Amino acid sequence: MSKVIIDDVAARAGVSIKTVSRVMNNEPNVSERTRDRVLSAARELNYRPSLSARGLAGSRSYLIGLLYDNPSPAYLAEVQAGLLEACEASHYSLALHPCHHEDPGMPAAVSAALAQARLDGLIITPPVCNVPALMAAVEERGVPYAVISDEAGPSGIAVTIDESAAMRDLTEHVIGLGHTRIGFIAGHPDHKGAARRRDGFETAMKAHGLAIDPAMVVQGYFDFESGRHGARDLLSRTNPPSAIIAANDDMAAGALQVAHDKGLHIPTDLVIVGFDDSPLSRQVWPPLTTVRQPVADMAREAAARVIARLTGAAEPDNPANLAFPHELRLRQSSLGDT
Amino acid sequence: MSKVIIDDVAARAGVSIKTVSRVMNNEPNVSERTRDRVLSAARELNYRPSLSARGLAGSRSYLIGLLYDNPSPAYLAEVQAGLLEACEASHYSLALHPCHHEDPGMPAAVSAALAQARLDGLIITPPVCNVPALMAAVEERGVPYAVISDEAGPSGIAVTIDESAAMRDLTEHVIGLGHTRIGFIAGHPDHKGAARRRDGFETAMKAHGLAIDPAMVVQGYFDFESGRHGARDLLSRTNPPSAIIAANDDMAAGALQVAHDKGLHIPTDLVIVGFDDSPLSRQVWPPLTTVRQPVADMAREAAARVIARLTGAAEPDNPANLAFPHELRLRQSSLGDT
DNA sequence: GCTTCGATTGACAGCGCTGTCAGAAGATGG
DNA sequence: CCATCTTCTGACAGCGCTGTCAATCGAAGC
Repeated sequence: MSKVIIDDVAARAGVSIKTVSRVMNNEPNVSERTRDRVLSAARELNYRPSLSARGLAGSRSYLIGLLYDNPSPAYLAEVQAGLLEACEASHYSLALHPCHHEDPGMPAAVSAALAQARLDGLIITPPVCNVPALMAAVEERGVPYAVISDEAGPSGIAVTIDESAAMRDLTEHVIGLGHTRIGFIAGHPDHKGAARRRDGFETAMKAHGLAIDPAMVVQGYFDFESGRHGARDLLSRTNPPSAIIAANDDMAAGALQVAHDKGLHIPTDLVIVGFDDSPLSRQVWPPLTTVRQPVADMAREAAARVIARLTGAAEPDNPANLAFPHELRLRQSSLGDT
Repeated sequence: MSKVIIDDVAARAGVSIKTVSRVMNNEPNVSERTRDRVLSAARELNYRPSLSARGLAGSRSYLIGLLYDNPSPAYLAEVQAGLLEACEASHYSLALHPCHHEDPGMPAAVSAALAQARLDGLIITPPVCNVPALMAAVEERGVPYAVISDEAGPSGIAVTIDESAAMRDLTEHVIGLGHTRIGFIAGHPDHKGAARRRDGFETAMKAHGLAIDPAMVVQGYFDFESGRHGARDLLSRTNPPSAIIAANDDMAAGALQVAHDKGLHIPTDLVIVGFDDSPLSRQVWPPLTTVRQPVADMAREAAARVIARLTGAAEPDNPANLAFPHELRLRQSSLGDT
């Protein structure tokens, strides 16, 4: 039981190893009876094909790479969970490739790693997928890939939510509460999603006839600390906002902390809302109104699509760009106790 | 540049492929001159040995597996970061293996996966490393492994902090603040660490002549929601505590939320402290006093030790069980504004 | 009944690398 | 200078699997 190889299965099923191989790879032209015999032999022996041998002999490595640059742990965990689900379903494995998106040598390094590990596919999260040089390198290598973003290269798959629309909805919720002076803490300038969210905010403001005061928009970097800075800036203005929209939950939590320090009561003195529906948004006090994006689902779908492309499965009708629904999560940071 | 194999390097360096192999594996008995020639040839060609071929030909797969059961995202991310550092330094890769520690079939499944992927080593986090059947299976397979816990099997490596001492320190800090009626929200009963922390709490209480009122100790499960439940229970007692110690930060954050809902001011009405120094502990309000354990360092060391064992490097003198230092992080949830 | 063709199966040659072992090249000593 | 080690290097045989291609089988067609 410790080291079952294909020959054992072949012997037990009374067929050649090639036939076992066919069955294990779901190849056509195997009679139903043979297939069953092989499958039960494999099951009884608890046989699992060796990934190394498969990788070496075939062209495939059965490895999907995840390219990321220290996003928030919660986001990373959710992405991984989604990817792993899809991978396990198809007997693929996931290889982690953290990297630094600002490092100019990164695309080359990734390219080399791709060659070494013979990764079959790649999943790329923001902000890495917003680095043109990297995307060019990936395209050039011809590896099937998906980005968790709204724009892939010509051969890529993109899964995303409509971040602009989501932020528009969120902003309209705040506007609907009666606020007119609304502060905005923008996301990391290297993330395309951050720009989309900002667009959504501005669109909603304009649609409701509200001017966008430049003093009410501050630069953030998607991390907690930048949320604190942003909120301190906004609240120290001569005419501070009555509501703050942060481009993600971490920054909103930072804003919340600053507000508490200043003795402001949320949401009566100040409304604060975030974006992402991260665990943090539920764990701070008061819980943050935010927008949920189904990250795990998106990741699962991204991996599934890439794997489908790999296995030559028929491409679904849907376009390569597919959008997932977002959902407003109204909580006490905008609504008060209920 | 896309597919450099060992023969190319051998040709360029004017040696046999075996010699290239020796150099790539840092084997002894290669002259300095030859080694240099091979190394520069490899560098110029941007050669990376194929993992599949290495895995197939040699006994090694250059893969370290991480066995975990949905711990908090922050913990997972930190562990992964530490492991990846060690792996990259030695050209190993990390394979993720989430599992369910209560699933009776899990040990067998892991054993099978071990055989399939030919994992060279294993890193196991709590609570998976507290499942005897699993640990028995791992021991039986003879794979070098490390647990991030204080107790490994005969052949394993254990890296940990002294959780009991850490909780003792934390408890003494709270006692030192003048509290005598202290509530405790215990951790998940399947985690050995949870028991250690509880021991530490009780030891400190006894050492200071404080009785442990059973009504002041509630069961938690290390998650936010159980922290809420626990705190609600504790605070609804006829004689509620003036301080709550949670066995981790997530639960402390839950307790904090309940306290806020009840209108209690932290820390004047109630002191709340956590454990782990997770990002969350800094992001709630007020920030939580907690205990830092250097998870990333521990993980890195765990992986480094396992890899050292794999490469036959001399075992360091230190025992297989090695303890890292912990550190009290005093913040406003116990100290108030300063 | 015998040919024909598609469906099914197997023999065989690697994939790129490492382990083994024998051979070549230096180093050492008398 | 030659014998004796030691150090270094290379030839060769797989590792477990898949791709190719040829062989076999069975059913349909004449």
